[in-house]
Amino acid sequence: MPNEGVKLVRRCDPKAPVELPRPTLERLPVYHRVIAAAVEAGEDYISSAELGRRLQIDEAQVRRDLSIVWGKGKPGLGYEAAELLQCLEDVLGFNNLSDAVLVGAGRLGLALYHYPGFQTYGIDIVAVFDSDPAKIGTLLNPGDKYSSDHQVVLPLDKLGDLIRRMRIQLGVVTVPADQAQGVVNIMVEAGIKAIWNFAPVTLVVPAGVMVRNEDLVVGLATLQYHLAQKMDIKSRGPEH
Amino acid sequence: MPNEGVKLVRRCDPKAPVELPRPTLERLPVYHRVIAAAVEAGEDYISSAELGRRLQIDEAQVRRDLSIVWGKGKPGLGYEAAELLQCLEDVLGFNNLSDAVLVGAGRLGLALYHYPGFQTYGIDIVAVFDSDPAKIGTLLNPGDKYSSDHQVVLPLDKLGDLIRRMRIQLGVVTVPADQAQGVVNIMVEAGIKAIWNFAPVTLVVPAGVMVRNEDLVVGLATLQYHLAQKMDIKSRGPEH
DNA sequence: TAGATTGTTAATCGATTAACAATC
DNA sequence: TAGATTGTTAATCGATTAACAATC
Repeated sequence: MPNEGVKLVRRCDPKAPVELPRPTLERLPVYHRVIAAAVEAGEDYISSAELGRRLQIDEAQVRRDLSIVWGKGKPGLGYEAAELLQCLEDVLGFNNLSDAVLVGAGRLGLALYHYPGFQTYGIDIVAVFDSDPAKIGTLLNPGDKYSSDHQVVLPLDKLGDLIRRMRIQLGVVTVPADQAQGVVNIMVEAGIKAIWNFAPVTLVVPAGVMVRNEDLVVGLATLQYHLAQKMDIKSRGPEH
Repeated sequence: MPNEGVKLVRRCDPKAPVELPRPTLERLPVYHRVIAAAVEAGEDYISSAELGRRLQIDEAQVRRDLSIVWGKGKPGLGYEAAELLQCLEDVLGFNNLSDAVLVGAGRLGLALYHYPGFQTYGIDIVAVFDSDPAKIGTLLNPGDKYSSDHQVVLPLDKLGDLIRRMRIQLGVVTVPADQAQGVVNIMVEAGIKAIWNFAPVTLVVPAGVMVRNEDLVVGLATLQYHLAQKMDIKSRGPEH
């Protein structure tokens, strides 16, 4: 059986750079979104100028980004939309579904758990944990009578075992700030390789474990700052 | 009454730069968090080295950032923690509470609405809207029998009026992507000046209105990319 | 005073933008 | 072929880091 365990066939041929610049990486899912819409709408080709227009990104930037990951645009035509979409999905890992655990069954955690789109992006939250006895055992899909899915919130002390047993690589952290590092220690010890952190703390993890912080206060603060600036300017009168 | 409408007294004396570099602005709330904890813990002074250590930020970076907004650190001692905290709160606008509206009473919207900390950061969500008749009229604090607060989800067609009446400047958007631009149009038309957008779309707004996108897929995609990279390296064997 | 840590200048690094020859 | 749009090189811009004189 020489075909078992063979390398995944890639339906497109992305370049595999040692390291993608972070700003470029963060724009790729945005390109993906627009190109998916274009393919859906039956557009065959899309140009860097058009992508830039729809996303408010400089068109040279778009070309540079896409040439890093793909570089198969057709001069005079643009990018073949379906192929480019496929390529972005390969690069971003949307095509191989990876299991994830989520810890913290509060409102935000459950909102993420129920987010319908995540499967599209290659992640499947297979278990939800909490340390609160009042939450443990709670049904995750209560209203859904016809669902065959009777998942419940699991106790935190089962977290490590499950990660190990299922060889889970991705952990979502939606616990309060003071509990986050403890949860992350368990995750890391059990072999987690990437952490999506919604707790407002700087987590300490060993090299090789990646943390992505989604600190909502940062976004809020930038908006507040701009509002305050505007008020300031106003209150100083029009001569400024 | 010459003292009415007088300029807000600032208990610290932040510099007021024309424009703060964006990366610096985004680090300020993070400094704020750590310094708040330090003040809480009774620390009088904190150094750039200590801040950098706790936040995994280069200490020269910390000094540069703080010198842009404040620049009153004491050589040999560090920064007076309580004063610096006050300064950051002034700069970030945490001290003047501004009203906000939230549109989209789904799980994410309600999670944000209930987030306990937002008042600390100067924002108060005074109303929640939705276009779904099943949600309109729903109590926002159902479990809370003793609350004097009987707020309900309001119909979307009251949005513009309320913004105008209360002169609200900040709008939170947690509706599905295909409804976001419509909601934003109403907001902008009614005078909103800053939008905190959780819908995965590029919004079109006039100059002078600021949009902050919190596109969760971006974070997810960067994690997926790194996991995929690691797998790739592994599957290519140790000689790579 | 001696030791520590700041604010700032200069050097480095990396990302964005402009321009254009190559090419569909 | 003529027109359009790519990928890439060079120029610009801005942010990070290193180093150190000033100073608490």
